[in-house]
Amino acid sequence: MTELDNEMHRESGSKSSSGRKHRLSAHEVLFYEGDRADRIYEVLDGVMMLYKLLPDGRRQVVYVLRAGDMLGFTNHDTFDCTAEALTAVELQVYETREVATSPLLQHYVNRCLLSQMEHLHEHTVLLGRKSAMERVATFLMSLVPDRGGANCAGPANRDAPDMRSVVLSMTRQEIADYLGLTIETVSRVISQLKRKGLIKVEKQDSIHIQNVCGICQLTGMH
Amino acid sequence: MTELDNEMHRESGSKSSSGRKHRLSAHEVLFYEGDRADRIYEVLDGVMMLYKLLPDGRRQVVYVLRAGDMLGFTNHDTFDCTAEALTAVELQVYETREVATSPLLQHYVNRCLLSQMEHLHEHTVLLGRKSAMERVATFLMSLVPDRGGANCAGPANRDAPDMRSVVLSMTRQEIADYLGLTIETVSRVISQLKRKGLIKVEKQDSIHIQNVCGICQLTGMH
DNA sequence: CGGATGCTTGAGAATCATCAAACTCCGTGG
DNA sequence: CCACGGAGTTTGATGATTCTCAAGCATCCG
Repeated sequence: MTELDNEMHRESGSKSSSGRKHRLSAHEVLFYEGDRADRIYEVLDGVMMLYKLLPDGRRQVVYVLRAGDMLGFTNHDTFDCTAEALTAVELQVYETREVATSPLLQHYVNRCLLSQMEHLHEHTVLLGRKSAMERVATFLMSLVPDRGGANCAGPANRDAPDMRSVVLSMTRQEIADYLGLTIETVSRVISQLKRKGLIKVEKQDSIHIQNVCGICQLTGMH
Repeated sequence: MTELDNEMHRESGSKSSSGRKHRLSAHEVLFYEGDRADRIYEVLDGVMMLYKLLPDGRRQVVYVLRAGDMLGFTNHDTFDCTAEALTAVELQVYETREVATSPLLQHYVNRCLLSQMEHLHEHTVLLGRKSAMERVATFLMSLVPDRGGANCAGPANRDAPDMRSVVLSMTRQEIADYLGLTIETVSRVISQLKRKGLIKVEKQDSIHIQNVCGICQLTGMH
């Protein structure tokens, strides 16, 4: 069941979406920058990224999409970014005209747009003003639900250690291209955090944060 | 007449907007990050910026708004950025409920959102991957209409010099905070461009580009 | 078990930031 | 109209951070 279905039930009980689904395996491209845009998509499961390339090959990942996020909307008739799966992904497909005729769908798309805009503003601050350490710390905190934001829940209780395992779902290169750094810098910062005892690298793709508050203090937002 | 009025006439000929206007003088703040959000605004004349601050005072300008741009939409009930006038500004004010009940207004807001999103993607590439020179060149090109984009008009004709005067409407500090640089770096890059004979600084606020194509070549997009 | 991909570490270089000082522009008031 | 003052800008010297290049290492998967 899609997030939109959930919302439909909550808000009006109207019928479910048409049900066209699409699957991608890891690192498969959904669409390329410049492709004709005729559908929008909702991520049901898995992780995707939007990125842009400069002619000399430099890449910037502009957005990371998770379950509930939508992608594919555009002002023009072509996509302004390339969309690629980071993991295996399941998508809900919506036709453009389907969106135009459903006020409910339109409303949900709008909410997604506003939420993406807000996140892009935050990421702009990260890219424009934060140090490498602050960028990586912010990235790690973004993977811990209910922590680090405006309404941070704080440590669970004062005695229990403030730990949490997070799955990156991205290679070092993808993280670097997301944070505006090089792969070496990302690696060095992670090693620093290891040496400080703030994290443990469980697998390349999975990090155990030993002290969530400690990482949060490094984000530049406190 | 607002851009929205224009669109209304083009698309449906419906009645003009309610007509509540608001004026700001240069460097006046329209709203602060965290303020309760109950209206949205359209810039009719002048230039504004949205910015965010880190607790230690670092500032990042996340968007520059010009005539036709809208601001003030949010997912929550508070603004995620501060909005400040860069020049004297005239605004059209819309109540939130006004937007909710007007499909036409909603449609226009949506177009603005999508256009802002696209621009934020471009700016993300600038902040994440471009050199200081490329950032300043990109900034200058953004002030030259019909040039540098996907459908660049090219030099007017092959014999005439490819020149153009642009008004910055921003101090060096504001430009630096927009481009993720320091004021000194912005100044040094401008001096380099002067020495190369690509630009002349007419007033602090006004630059004569001697060779638009030459600047465009420095944006990293060619 | 072995190969390949991805990750880490080191040394050196480049870019940009910082600190400090001098200069220019611009509006004000004499 | 010109002198003055202050804000904003430019320039220089130095330093920190991050990038680049290169090599070695770990991890993952067949």
